Formats: sequence, C-alpha cells, structure tokens
Amino acid sequence: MVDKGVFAYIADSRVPEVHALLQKGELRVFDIGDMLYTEGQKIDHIFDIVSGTISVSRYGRDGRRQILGFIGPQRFLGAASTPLYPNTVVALTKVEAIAYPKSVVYRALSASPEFARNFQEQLVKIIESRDDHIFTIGQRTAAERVAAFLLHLRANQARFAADGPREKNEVIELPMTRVDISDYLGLSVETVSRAFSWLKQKSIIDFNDSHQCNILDLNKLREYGGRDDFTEHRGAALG
Amino acid sequence: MVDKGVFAYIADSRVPEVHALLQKGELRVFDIGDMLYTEGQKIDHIFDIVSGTISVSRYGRDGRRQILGFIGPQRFLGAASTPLYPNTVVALTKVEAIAYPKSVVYRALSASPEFARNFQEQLVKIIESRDDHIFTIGQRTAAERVAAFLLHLRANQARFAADGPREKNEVIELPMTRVDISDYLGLSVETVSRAFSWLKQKSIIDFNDSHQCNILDLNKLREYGGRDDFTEHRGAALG
DNA sequence: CGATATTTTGAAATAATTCAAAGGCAGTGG
DNA sequence: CCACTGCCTTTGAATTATTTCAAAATATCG
Repeated sequence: MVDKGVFAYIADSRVPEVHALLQKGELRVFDIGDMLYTEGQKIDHIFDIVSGTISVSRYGRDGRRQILGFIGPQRFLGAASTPLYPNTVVALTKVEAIAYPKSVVYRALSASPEFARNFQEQLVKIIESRDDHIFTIGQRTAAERVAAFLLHLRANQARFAADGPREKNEVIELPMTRVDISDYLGLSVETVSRAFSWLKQKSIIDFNDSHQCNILDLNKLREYGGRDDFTEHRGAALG
Repeated sequence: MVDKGVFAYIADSRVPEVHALLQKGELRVFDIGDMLYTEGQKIDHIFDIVSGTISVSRYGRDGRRQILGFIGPQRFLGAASTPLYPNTVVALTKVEAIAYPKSVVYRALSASPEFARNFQEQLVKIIESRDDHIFTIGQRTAAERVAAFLLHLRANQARFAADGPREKNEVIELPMTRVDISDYLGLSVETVSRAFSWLKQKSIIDFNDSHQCNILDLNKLREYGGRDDFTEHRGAALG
C-alpha cells in the first residue's frame, strides 16, 4: 500500500512553495458512500488519493447517471474551470485522500515549472483516458464494452501491484457494483450481467465472487475489448 | 474573421520566451480532407486554429471510427502524453492554423506561469467538454444526442459571432457530413437523419440546406438536448 | 439466522441498426 | 445550358441488440 499521493512524486519539494504545499496537505478518510464533492459545490481543495477507489459521475435532470471514471490511488481530483465543481464524487471503498488548498496548489504550480509541466501531463492523460472511454461507449457492443472495461481496470491495477512472478490467470478487483459499471458503460445492469455471463460461458473470464474476476484468456479478451491495451500511468484523474 | 490563434490571447508576450514563441509561429493552410496529424505520427508542433473546422478522430481495428471532437478557431491541438500522437485530425473546411514547435511551446510554458496557468485551464475545459460528450453518448437517446449536438455547436459558434441584434431564429452551420455527425454521436447515419427529421417534424428546427439549420424553438430543443446549456469558452481543444 | 440488497436469468417490448432504394445536390463535360 | 455522374441525405421495411419488466438466485449485513 502506498502512503503518498501523486503530488509527492510529481512536485519538486526543493522549491519553497512546493515544500509548503506538501506540508499543508491534510489526510482525510472517507467511508463507503461518502461524498468527496457534490455537483455544484464550491470547492476549495484538491484531493490526492492515497488509497481506495472513488467514482466521478454526473446526473441528468431526470436522474440518469453517467459515471465518468473510477479513480484509485495516485490520482488527484478537483480541477475545474469554474468555481462550482460540475460532478459528484463518491467513495466506493474506504478512501484515504490528502486535501490540498487550491490556492496553495496554484501557488506551487506558478513557482515550479517542473511541477506545472507534470501537472499538465496528468491533465493530458486524463483527456486521453476520456477519449478511450468515448470510443468504448460510442463504437463498441455490450460485450466489447465490458471486455474493454476489464482491460482498463487491469491496466490501472497493474500499476501498483507487487511485481512478483506474473500469474497466468490474473485477478481483477471490481470494487464497484454492477449498476456502477452499467452507468459507466452506458448500458443497463442486466445487459452488463449478461455480457459477463457471455464472457464466462466462452471461458474468457470467470468469477471467484461477483467482485473478483479471473482472466482466463487475455488474448481473447483483447480481441473483444482491445484497441491496444490501455495506457498505464501513475497520474491524475479529475472529472 | 479572427486572424490570431488562442495563444495570442492566453500568452503574456512581455515574457521573452513567450515573445519568441509567438514569433516562431508559422501560418499553414489546409484544404478540405487534408490531414493535420495522423494516428501514430511523431509530432513536433502544436497547431493553433485561426479559421475553419477540423475533426479529431480515432479508428478501431476493423475501421470503426469515433470522432472525439469538432474543433474551430481559437483552439489548439497536438498535446499528447506520448511522442506518438494517438488520433487523426482532418480538415472539414479550408483551415488556417499556426504551427508552433513543441519545444518552444514548452519553453514558454516554463518561463511564464501565467501562460502555464491559462494553458492548464484550457486543458481542464477540454476534459469538461469530453465529459459532456460522454454523458451524451452514454445516457441519451438518438434524438436527444442530436439535440445536444446542435446546442453544443451553437454554444461554440456564438463565441465569435458579431453580436448585433440577436435573431429569434438562430442559424447553426454544420460544416461536417451526416456520417461525421453519426461517428461523433455513436449512431448510424440513418438514425441521425431520422432524428433530424423528427425534430423538423416537431417544428423545433428546420433546414435551409442540409448544412444550415435554423433553431425554431430553442426551449424545446433544450428539453431534449439540455443538461444546462454547454459552457461557452474560447479555448483549447486537443484530442 | 432472517431481512435486504445485489446479481443473474428469462420473456416481451423497443430503439437503433442494417439492408435497400429513392431523392437531392454539386461538379463535369458535352 | 442541360444532361450525366457520383456523392450525400432521406425514407422505408426487416432484423437485431439492448432495454424493460418480472422473478429467481445469490450475497451481504445486522
């Protein structure tokens, strides 16, 4: 388990303003279901996730929900172009996050070109990850979306796994519910469930329980969900 | 018609490195169908669009295409987290764009915190625009997607329209084909065409020709396509 | 262990796609 | 100027993927 957020890695603490930033960070702990931000809220701090998983989502007038991303350790969130944050962020597991005052973050970004450059790179990676998502829901069938989703989780989980001898049958943790997955993929719950069953019946995956998935045939999974593999990266992920 | 790109607005030319950047910009002209970038290309410059419209898209193995965005004046493109650019960018109309060497852009970003801050804000706006897009294709029906698309175009065109007395029946220019629209919205061409016909038949819109749309009833259009209106902004739009 | 929520499966309904063809428009050459 | 060609757009009918409605199975929690 990592005990730092991503800012500790991308910020150069030799710069005084950056050092001050890292000092000002305040660890906060959230339980399942807690909200880190709510839609329309005026926010004054950036969260840097240390452990756990959150979802970033957006609601339509009539209650339709779209999940924009599932975000784990070593990502930050809270950047927005307006003072009012446009999304809802909920803890899917117990979450530890470091809260940094926004003003102090901006001061540090101004003072350290290196931090600013790394920060920009994280933003670009978020855009690229959104683009993957758009491709997935715009062009793929239900089974392909679910396959792509599993590969996406796998790529992100791999980032922090202890790299012992890699097992042939990899395990993917699914900390979210089927409803969350369906709201992420733009499908109904039932369709997501059927897609899992279909992949299972084809011996491409199977489940220990509904939140732990084994990949039995990675190549086949890639045939359905692959463009390439998704890009792995430590980094940002706002919404 | 604007004769500058967005960098001229967001960069502080009193900083020598920024001044040098603006000097180094080189105007290029593209015809309909020309490619500004191709997928997997190693790119060494950022484009800042002065006039015209381009599409940013991504292809799947079997040829499926997803358009990630349509981009007009006062936006830049070319930022990527890897040396190889992941998308294809094509001119939909005649396009004038200023090409800036990437290295010079990065030097200017390091030298001017103000430019860096504005640049970051543009990146955040791109993310927010991608989020709108994800919501649209993840949660909306065909007619709603088309309505949302029209509102999106309207918001962006409004940015540079001469603000004389606003007409009741607003006109929206559609420089792209129906196939482009369908690849943007994750629908088939036929479905897009039917959605237009449906909105027409409800007297919400009508067409002068297939690339010029009148909004007859903006409120009704918003009932279908609105979350709120889309945020208008001069700014970035990479892909 | 019982109660509640989540996940899976089944059958019917529906939105969107596919296949097919007609209509419209733009450009080219006679 | 008109006719021909090719492309883009619209409309129609049949097919299909996904959703919706309904219920059973499974897991979770006090």
